Amino acid sequence: MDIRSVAALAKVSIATVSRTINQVPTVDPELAARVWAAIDQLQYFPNSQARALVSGRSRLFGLIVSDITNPFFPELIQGFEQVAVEHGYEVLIGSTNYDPKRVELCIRRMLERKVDGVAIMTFGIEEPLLAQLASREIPMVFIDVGPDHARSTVLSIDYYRGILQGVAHLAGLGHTKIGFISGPLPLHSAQTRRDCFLTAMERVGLKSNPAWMLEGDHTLEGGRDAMGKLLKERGIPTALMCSNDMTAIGVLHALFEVGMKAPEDLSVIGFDDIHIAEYMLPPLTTIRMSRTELARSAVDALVGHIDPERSGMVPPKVKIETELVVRRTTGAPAGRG
Amino acid sequence: MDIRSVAALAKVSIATVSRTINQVPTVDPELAARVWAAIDQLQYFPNSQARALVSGRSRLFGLIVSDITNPFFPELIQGFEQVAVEHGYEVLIGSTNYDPKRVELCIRRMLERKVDGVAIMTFGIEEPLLAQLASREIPMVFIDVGPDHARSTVLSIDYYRGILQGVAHLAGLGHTKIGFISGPLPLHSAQTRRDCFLTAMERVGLKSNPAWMLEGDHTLEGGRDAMGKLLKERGIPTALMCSNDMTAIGVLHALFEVGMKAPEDLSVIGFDDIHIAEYMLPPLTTIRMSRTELARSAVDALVGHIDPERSGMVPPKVKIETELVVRRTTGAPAGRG
DNA sequence: CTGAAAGCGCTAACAA
DNA sequence: TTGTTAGCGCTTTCAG
Repeated sequence: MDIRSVAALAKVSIATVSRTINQVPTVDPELAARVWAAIDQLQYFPNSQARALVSGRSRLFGLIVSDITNPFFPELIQGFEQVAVEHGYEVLIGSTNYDPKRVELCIRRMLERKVDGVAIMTFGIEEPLLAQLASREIPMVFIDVGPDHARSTVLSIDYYRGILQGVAHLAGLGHTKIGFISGPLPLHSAQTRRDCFLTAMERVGLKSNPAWMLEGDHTLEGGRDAMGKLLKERGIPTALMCSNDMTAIGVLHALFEVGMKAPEDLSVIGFDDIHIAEYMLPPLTTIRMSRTELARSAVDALVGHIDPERSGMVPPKVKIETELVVRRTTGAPAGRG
Repeated sequence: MDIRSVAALAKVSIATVSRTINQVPTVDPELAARVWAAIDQLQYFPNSQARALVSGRSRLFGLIVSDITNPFFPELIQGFEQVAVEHGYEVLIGSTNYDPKRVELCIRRMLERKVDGVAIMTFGIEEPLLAQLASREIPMVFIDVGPDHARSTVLSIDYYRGILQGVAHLAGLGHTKIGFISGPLPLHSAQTRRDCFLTAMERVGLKSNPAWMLEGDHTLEGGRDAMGKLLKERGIPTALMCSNDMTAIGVLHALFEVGMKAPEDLSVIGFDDIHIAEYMLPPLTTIRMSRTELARSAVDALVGHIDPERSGMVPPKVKIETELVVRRTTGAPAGRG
């Protein structure tokens, strides 16, 4: 069941069928009607493999994320897919589990599938990989940092704004002892968030304490373990900012296990504002980064690179804002001096 | 850069290159070596579109889930993808948001992409859709219920076992007033879980109360709202089972908002055992359904249908167990009569 | 064991 | 405006 059957039934050439399907305006309405009727009758739909092969366009986007298991990403994926489908694209997803080798593998797989563009929405990518990518001609979108290359755009996130708001909020509450649990430090964006925190601390006139600067890994376990370390070895600050919400939830859990809780014993701020953050007990104060905005910008950038005229100019950089959302895990410090 | 360049460089025909790549055993090792060298030198990789077109196999699986935003599904997807990749398949994901129209759309998109098989891992699918699917020749896997058709298998989940354990656990603790929040009732599996609950109640000799049988929608909001309804209008039981963990977490949140908590004021049991359940405050008692097992069975069934000889027999039905995991949201009922 | 050649289903010149 | 035809990059007969 192929284009030929349709042509035969509609008594036209296969070219006419092709044109009809592809909305070429010069098709006689009469013939077009016959073609559509035949298509309906045969329940025909085009073979996208063949289409892709001859046209050189797969209408497929790759979307690479760090960890599909971290709720931030599914929320991002959902937005990405929706916008992509609006533009007539399908989405191929790859999850890397923060493993640079898997990033490479994913990209490779996507190249083989001849994706028309790939969004590398993993926070922080290692430098050598970037170099490899730089030589590719397919459109790409990155977060925070990417190769400087005509067909790629980097979406840059204004971490500082939200983090400063967070630190200021804590300082306003009377906290002076504030710790920070970062993501995996080899990742660029984990470092950026950490640096923003340090800068923000200075800005509000507070001293940061290296003993309270921990490295996590953006997972629940990482947050729990980092908090455990603080509890056991280092003594705890009165407030803690976390590089993402999963880490913060892990912290809350570690606190619970030793009979402490937020905000009475420790104020906690997360990052991302995943949907479930609001449902934590107590609801998590966090810094929101809009994944719908991120998703839309990413797809827009990609389609912009593919047909620049149809979509207007693509700005080379896009700024994504972050913003503090105060809920119930932050409060005045206890009188522990 | 195509197979011809490789052939030219290796001084063989394109057929030999093709054979080498596809591990056809009759290729002279000498020539094969030359081919591999050429491939390396050119950094060649085959065009999967062309491959798919000619071979009629895309090496693509479709995976349809209800709601990618519910952490159960990303965990499932992760497992599915991993096993699929082990078998040399790529995965195309579709999320339907419980909308039957979108299920149809997803299937359509996947058919167009000529997937070699599709896993419809959405809990509960409506009957008319099933009928449509029944006529398809591509291998399919379903959960709980599916068309009876040679190239499809249904993975059937033993909800009853876990739910009975849950109800018995509650009864053992001294609960007699137990409510249930279901998923969207048009969905087959939501009804099944509800029925299992009712049967289990009878089994342990408890009466269920229709006022405490609510319909949720498997989201956080659904759980919160159902609990709100109970609180405002219906009076509350001493224990509540939920059709999934998201619902249970919503319940916990609703409790928190009115100053109550589990297990003191209400025992709560979820379903799924998503990873974050363990991190709730307090950690959620729930019924585990193994998504890795589910994922593996699904992929195995699919590859089994594709080349039956290579993978051994495929059992027509596969049973997935469920099991109670007791954590901290269940306890003895308060002395409220 | 290897190569030549015929398509897979479709799009896009080019001709009519 | 429509039809004819040459491929897209690959696999797979079929001869050699």
